[in-house]
Amino acid sequence: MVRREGRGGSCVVARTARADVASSVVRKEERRSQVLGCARKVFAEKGYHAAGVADIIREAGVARGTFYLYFESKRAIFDELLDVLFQELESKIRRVDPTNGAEDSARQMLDNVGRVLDTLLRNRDLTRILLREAVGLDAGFDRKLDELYRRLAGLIERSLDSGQEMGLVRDLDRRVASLMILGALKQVLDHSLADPGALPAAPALAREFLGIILAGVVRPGTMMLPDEG
Amino acid sequence: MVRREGRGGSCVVARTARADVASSVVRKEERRSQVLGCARKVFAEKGYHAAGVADIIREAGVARGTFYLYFESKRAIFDELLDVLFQELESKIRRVDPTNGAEDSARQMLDNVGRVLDTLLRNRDLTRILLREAVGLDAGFDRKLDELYRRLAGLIERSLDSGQEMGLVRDLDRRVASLMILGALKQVLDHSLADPGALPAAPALAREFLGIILAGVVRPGTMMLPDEG
Amino acid sequence: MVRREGRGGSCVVARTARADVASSVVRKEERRSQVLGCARKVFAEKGYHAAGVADIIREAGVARGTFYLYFESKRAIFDELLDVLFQELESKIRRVDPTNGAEDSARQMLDNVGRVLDTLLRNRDLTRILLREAVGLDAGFDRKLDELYRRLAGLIERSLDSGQEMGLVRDLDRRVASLMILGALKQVLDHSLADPGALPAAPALAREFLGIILAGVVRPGTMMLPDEG
Amino acid sequence: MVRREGRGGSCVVARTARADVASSVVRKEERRSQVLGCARKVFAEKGYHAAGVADIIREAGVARGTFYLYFESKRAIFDELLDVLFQELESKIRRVDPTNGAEDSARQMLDNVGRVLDTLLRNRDLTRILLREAVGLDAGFDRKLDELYRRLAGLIERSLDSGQEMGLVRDLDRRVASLMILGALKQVLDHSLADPGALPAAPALAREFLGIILAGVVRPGTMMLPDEG
DNA sequence: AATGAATGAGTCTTCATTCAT
DNA sequence: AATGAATGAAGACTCATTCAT
Repeated sequence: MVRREGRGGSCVVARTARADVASSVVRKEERRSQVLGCARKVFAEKGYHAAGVADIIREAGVARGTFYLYFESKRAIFDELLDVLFQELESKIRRVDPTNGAEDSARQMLDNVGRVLDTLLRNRDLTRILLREAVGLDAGFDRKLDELYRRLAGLIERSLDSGQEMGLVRDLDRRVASLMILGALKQVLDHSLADPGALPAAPALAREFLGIILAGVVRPGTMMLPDEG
Repeated sequence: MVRREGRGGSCVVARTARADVASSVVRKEERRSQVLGCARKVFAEKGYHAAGVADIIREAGVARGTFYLYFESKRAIFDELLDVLFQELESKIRRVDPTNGAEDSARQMLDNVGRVLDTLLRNRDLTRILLREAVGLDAGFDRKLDELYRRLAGLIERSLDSGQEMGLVRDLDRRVASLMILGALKQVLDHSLADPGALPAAPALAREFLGIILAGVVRPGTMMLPDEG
Repeated sequence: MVRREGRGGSCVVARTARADVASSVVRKEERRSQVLGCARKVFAEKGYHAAGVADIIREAGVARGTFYLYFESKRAIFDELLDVLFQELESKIRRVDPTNGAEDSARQMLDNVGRVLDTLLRNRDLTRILLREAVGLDAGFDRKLDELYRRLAGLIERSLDSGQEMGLVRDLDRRVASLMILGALKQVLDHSLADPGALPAAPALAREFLGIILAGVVRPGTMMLPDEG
Repeated sequence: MVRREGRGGSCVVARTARADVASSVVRKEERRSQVLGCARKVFAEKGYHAAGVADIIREAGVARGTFYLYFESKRAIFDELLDVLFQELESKIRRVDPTNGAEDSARQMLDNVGRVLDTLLRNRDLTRILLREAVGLDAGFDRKLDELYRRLAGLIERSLDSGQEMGLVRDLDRRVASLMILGALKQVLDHSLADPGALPAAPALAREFLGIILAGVVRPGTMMLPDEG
């Protein structure tokens, strides 16, 4: 068998010749995550449906059978990939602790938003898969993605809750507000996928974003909603 | 000819007996839009990939050949469907005219948001296709959807521009703000797909939404972003 | 109904408004042969399989149903077309009457060959259908075509027979010779399809052709076949 | 895996049990040519259009996917098949070297004609595909076939050229003559497809054929073409 | 642990033919 | 006589998955 080097080197791992048992366990995990990494790249590039198992194994430089040695199915590897990406994303978020006052809270939020934006803007694969390729695949994946967004919105909502308790947050529907914040973030990121460079870089963008979330778009005192009815 | 009644009656049209030539033209258009309507339902239910031409024709109660009499391909009918949905959506939006003062502008915006929310909350097929099933299909569809969102964000951005000229809108990055508003709206709608009833009904939701967009989430004067670092 | 003028005018007949019964018979035949003529053109251009009934009716400017009013099927119209072409071809051939001596026989043959070449070189549709498009379609058509060539070869063979009786023709296998003559003719014609202008015009070509048939290619007395082994 | 024995045993290859890597390469080539061989048989029997991929894989006893593992499409396998057949045919032909005199040239020609006739009369699949099934399929295949016949006629023409230089061949249009010889050969072969046994066996047929080519059909001195006019 | 040839269910698309008007 | 919308059988091709080696 001739080893065809995958063109996209980043996913191909060197083949060592050692065969001792201890390392074989390690190697197994390595191989797994290598293939997973290749799948990530491939899914980001072509989308779930357009990407074939053939693409993944070509990228990884392994045989078809090997793929199924590590993953049950194409669906399973994508599922697992989502888990990894979810974790990668959620690891960037800290609960906001409002007990140290408004200024500190603002700083924490800015850090959060900045970190998330930075991560996602740097890592287009992750962003693309979360925002595009994993959307609308089927009921199962949809539920999973819904779950993620529910968790994220929940985090935001709880921050709003504490903020309200501290007297920082206005009286509003925190559920709606948290969804709006989440959606605003997603759209900003999504836009940068289609048109990279159209928006400011992460830190400035985070400030801008947070400023609008906190204070809205109108000059204070200039505009009010008409009375209900 | 035996007419096999499609089980999903909503898409099946009655056969009239008129034979004048003029009506044949009408009939052709009717049949076209009937099939298009069935496709809309099917795509919303199963998504682009999972939906087969077989599903559409079963739903419509027509033969395979009939489908291809009216549409070039599965892709083509989906493409056309998107056009229809885009129009349906954009027809609900009016440019905000700020020349009649702040209160009137707020009213116009509220109407816009209310109308859009109402339309989309009532019409789950439309919403689901736009927000889920048309996402991440391939480069062509992605571009098309991007285009839609670009137009919508553009509308919002221009409203912000005029608002700023009138002194109503703060000094902020209108591009970012418009994307955020669009994204906030999408997320609110998307949430209602997964969990209908979780959010207030259209009018109340529109007020809440717009209130947050306009004034942000914090109590005025309580919180400021830290100085840039 | 709007009459879409077929682009290729040659096949479209004018629509008169008279409706008297007597002429309707005439018109029916006219319509028939018009459609047949269009089919001839279409089959020559695209071949039997690539040509669709759609092509023929477009060319003829009639509706689908009308086609089936005059012809049982696509196969049937092609079948009938072959009959017409066979007749067209065979009408150009006269039995050679050898009783008036060698010179007259040669003249008759030259006339025959010249007439056939002239007809076929002028009428590329006919040639193309006979030599290419009708070949290898299925057992039925094959048999029909075989039959034609058998008849043509038979004509030649009988001419050789009489020629031999008159002492003009050498002692040879007339069956083989007649096939060879037929095949030689076909190939010359076929070549002119792919590369028109490559060969001399009909009269000169006929002389050349017949010269080679009659006298072979070698200078008399220079070459003999080795004894049988 | 259950091996469904194809009914037409001639195309089905045995499964060996060897597992060394080298043999896998061999096996792949074997399988390829096995399928190609079955396709040859099937195309000869049913013709290009009537033959389905289903027929080929049934004959070969492989699954649909296997077919597409080795060949891009039905068209592609036929195309490749033509290449093989062309080679098979052309390999039987040697340039005639006229430098050793008339007798030797005649012997060479006789050998050529004999070999070609023998090959093609023995191998009805080859003959049928070349003369019937590959004819008039579409522009691409037509060009390919034209190319073959152009090459063959070219070979004959060059032989006539040398023959003429040696003073053996009469003054005639060698282009026309070469086409005639080629066509004569094709017709003789084609006739044997429809009516096997109607003609003498290869060696005798070759003598007869060549005799007529060389010396024509009339007794020397008995018949002349009339003067031009 | 790895390989890659083989599988076959599934899907789109075409087009000759029919028949209600 | 004419129309053309509707039909549906037929056929090419894909690709996730399996399993013998």
